[in-house]
Amino acid sequence: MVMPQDNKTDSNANKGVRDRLLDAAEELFCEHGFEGASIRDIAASANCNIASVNYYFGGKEKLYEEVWRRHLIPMREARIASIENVMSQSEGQPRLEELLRAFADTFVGPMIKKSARQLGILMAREWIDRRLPANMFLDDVIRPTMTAMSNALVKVCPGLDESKVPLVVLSIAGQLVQLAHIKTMFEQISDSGLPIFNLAEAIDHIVKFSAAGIRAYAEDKSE
Amino acid sequence: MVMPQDNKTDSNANKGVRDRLLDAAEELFCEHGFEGASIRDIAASANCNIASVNYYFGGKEKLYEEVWRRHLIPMREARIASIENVMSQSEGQPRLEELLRAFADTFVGPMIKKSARQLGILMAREWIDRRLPANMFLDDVIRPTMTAMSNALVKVCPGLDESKVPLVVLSIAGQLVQLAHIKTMFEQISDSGLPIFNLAEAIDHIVKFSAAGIRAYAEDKSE
DNA sequence: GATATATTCAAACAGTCGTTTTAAACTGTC
DNA sequence: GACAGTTTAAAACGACTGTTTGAATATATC
Repeated sequence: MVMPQDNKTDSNANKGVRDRLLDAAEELFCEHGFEGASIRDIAASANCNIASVNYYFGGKEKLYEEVWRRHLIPMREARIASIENVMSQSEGQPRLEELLRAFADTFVGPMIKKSARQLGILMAREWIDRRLPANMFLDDVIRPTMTAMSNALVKVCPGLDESKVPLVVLSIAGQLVQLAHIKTMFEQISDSGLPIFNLAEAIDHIVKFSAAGIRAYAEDKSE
Repeated sequence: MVMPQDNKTDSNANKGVRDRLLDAAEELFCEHGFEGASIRDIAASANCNIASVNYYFGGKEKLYEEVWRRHLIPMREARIASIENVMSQSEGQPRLEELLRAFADTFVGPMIKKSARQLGILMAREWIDRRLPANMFLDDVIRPTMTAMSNALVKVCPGLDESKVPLVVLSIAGQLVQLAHIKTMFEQISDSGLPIFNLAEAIDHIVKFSAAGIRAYAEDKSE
């Protein structure tokens, strides 16, 4: 007769094996990659048997997919909600900078915030080493975010050609991803000799830089 | 009595085992990552014995480092030369757009040109999964390129605060890296449903976008 | 308490991994 | 041809991989 361990207060121990496995897998997949993280390490980190991975998920690959499924929809919802939130302020006509900052915050948040940074690195890995169904990312996150951002941008920035939006989003996202990479790099190398790196300042820069870049297109229209 | 196989015309076969190993390793490390590419596959692809890797390089890790050593210095030289080349034109006062385009071309070249694209993907992998000595990249490529670009930028764009240059370079490099990623993604997924992607147009965009972003700082100075 | 289901466990499976070993073959020199 | 040094070859090493097995244990239902 054993309690289903719901009387402990430890945040990990009172979860079921399935959830502990997902948490451990996320951490280790993030740190060492899909091939670098072994089932034995994951099971050990989750305090359960090796066979549990196959029992609950049916294999390492399925486990990896489940790790992602937990995050994809919340990710999309957070981004879209953040965009819609800004658009509902300032009587539906917020400044371009406000929209950009909102996008930057939700985009770079999961990449930098200690709690969710794993997800960002995991994303960078998946970006290079595609192991998910090819269009899971595209369908569940990228495309919906893109259209929401597209609508918002043309509304906030009249004169901006809608066909230019994908390139603009590429520019913004590229800067933010690079920012996350650089930040983790600076944390690994302490004495880089490069100027010290301030996150808030960097985001301020990206917002300002991008706003100017976008307005370069909007002004084109008038000529 | 065997000829040292210098009478063949095949570009691979007339190289020595060491060079064939480096070529094969570069291709497979790029495609499957450091852990994903096995010594057996590399040796098979180079048409030589497994033990040759240890004989010539002393281990898999050393082989990986040698793959990089072939490229780091040429990479740096190409970037710096490209910058200096632009700066020597137009009587030492080229337009900002010219400088940006030159930087974009040499930066994105190794990421997209069929012949050298491997290097770009390999770079993205190394960026996430650091296996090289921590500051090899920083010392041999990033820092020298950064200072060259910094000098060029302040010369071409008077009024630009030198302290802002690292952030500006982050913005440009971020856009270019993202461009390379997106491009490889579009090649993997044929029917993405997203607008079709034109490389030249994308680079034009990045140059224009970034020029506007930079000028936003230069104009700040006057207020 | 007996039964059926759900979960855990240690052990073993068949592969692959990077590396080492040992012998063979080649190369150039005398 | 005999010798040295260099390079290749096949086989084996131990360690690790993801997965499967079958028995043991826990949980729930009657």
